[in-house]
Amino acid sequence: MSEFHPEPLNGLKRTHYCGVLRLEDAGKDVVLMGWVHRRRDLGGLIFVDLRDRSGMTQCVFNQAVNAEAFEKAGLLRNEFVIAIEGKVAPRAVPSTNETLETKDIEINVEKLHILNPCKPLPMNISDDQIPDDGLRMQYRYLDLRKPRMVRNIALRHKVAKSVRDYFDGQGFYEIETPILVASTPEGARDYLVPSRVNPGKFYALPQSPQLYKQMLMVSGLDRYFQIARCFRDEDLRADRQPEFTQIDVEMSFAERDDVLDMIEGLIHHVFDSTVKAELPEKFQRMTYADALEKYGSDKPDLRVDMVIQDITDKVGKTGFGVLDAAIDEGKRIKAFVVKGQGGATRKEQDLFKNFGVAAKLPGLFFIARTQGAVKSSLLKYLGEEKAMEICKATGTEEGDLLVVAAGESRPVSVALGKVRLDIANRLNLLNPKEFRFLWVVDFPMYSWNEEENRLEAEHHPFTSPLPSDVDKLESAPLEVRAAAYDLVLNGCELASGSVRIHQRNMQERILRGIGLSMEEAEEKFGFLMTAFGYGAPPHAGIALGLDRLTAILAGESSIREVIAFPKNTNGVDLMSGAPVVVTDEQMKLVHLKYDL
RNA sequence: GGGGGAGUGGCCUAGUGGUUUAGGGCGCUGGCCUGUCACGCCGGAAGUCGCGGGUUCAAAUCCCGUCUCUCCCGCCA
Repeated sequence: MSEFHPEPLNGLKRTHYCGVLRLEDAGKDVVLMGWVHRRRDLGGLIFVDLRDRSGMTQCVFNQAVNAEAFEKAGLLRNEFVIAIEGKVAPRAVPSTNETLETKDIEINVEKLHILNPCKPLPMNISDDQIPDDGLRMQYRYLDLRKPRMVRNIALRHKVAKSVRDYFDGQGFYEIETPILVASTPEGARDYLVPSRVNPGKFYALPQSPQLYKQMLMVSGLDRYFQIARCFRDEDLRADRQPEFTQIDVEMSFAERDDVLDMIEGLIHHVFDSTVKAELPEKFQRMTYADALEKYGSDKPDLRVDMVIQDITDKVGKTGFGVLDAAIDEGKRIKAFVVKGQGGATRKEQDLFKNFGVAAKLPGLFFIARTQGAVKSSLLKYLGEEKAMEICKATGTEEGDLLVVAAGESRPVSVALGKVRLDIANRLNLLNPKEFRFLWVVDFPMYSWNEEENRLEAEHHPFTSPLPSDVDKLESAPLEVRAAAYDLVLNGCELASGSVRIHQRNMQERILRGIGLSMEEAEEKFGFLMTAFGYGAPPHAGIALGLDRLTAILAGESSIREVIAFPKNTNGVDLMSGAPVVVTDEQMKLVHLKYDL
């Protein structure tokens, strides 16, 4: 590499990005700067695909036309950083690369500047190979050069920009909240930050700006949003990072539907400025209870129909032990229709059965409607007539397959919900280009925590119960519904929010409900309740996962593909090595000792 | 904390009925080539198969352990 004497820019100015030149630019003198994506050396003629974040342009070095530039071009290798001066020309020979946006032109290079050479790379940039994730993370700056990653990062920018534009237009203020906050007892594990000037005391990194944004409502700032980094010290997944980004929103003098309307507008705005998919004006709404009953999930994927139906009464007594037991013991028999699978082979049915086994169903049965006939292992118990009645009642038409299972009502729905998705996946029914939004509303207020033997807030303890259920808060807390709502997209939880509590006595009741003593409630959330005493407006809000939203828009299955510098499954940044051991001196400064 | 998958020159991989000079592509390198666009052609260097141990006449291949990456369950108000 020592034979190269990289040239300084020396006042040279770029005139265009590489991906923007078109036929109408022919004849222009241009200066392009970027990376050598590929070079094709034909002997007396060298082609270089010059790449920057915008795309690529073919640069031509012709020995007969410009010997000096040609000689220099012979030195070029992958990922050299160069600047070229030249003239845009229509392609002398039509490009065979139809996907290249600049395919109609090329640059006849008059002068080549080698700004920086490049050593042989630890991964290839210019092909479709996907290296091991560890290697991609270690050399993330190289990974990010790939057109796919540039696209994803640019898309993320567009989404964020469109979010800001939208909320600005709706009168929201973007307000930053602290990163160094107080640790809270509820929820995920906090990342802790020791304080040098407060020996023995710690900040926590926020799991969400929840309390601060509520305080902003008490302040009268009325409408707040923030693209906020949040931190949770929990185990990772493909769609979970220790730090992630939320679009955090709060509105004063607002009820549930005000928030839903506002977010529907946001989603339309974001989609219009990115993927241009057609979305319904209003998103479908479904109660939590319905979602679980009909889809076996609180985040149903509505890209496939296959609604779970209760057929207990239609089946009745059959003499078949498994099904009769369901009726005798007050359990339920449920089923859903798979269109066009009446002719599924035995092998295929066995595969579906395995989905049932994986979902821990004791048994999964099929009723298949073929031409004029009904086929089922249940036929000897049901009889053909009743089987046909069940088919008609469930909408199982000729050529369809009815999938049947029995058990406790909620668990059998949940299990069938899993089978439903497995079958849909197996049959390739989930179109990644289709966007099915759904609001799930009326979540339960509490759920029972077996380990700690107490109630815990299903959403969070600042969520308001539905006014109609308030009188059951103490007598039947598990029946109380909350004014909480989720936005679900294709079976993925995209946003979660609620109408908040804004009155001190209600906040006390809920905190007591989750097992906090008055002292603990006062210690942890006293400032909140104090604030509620000084004229807190009714308010409601929501938070959307920016990483997930962007990943879905980009068609990526992992949020790591839309985060510039993500961490691996152990929470390690393989590029910088974080987290790292610190010196004893640093430990002493923050008054800490190891106990490993 | 638990379960599954993977680890072969710098990169992507073939090869696990046990014995191969461990094969190919990209990249690197020497040479030829004036219209390529995943350019082509001829030649070359580079791997002992994540690491450690075991079984065997013989291990990339089988067994045990371990490390790393990854997916899932738990967990994620």
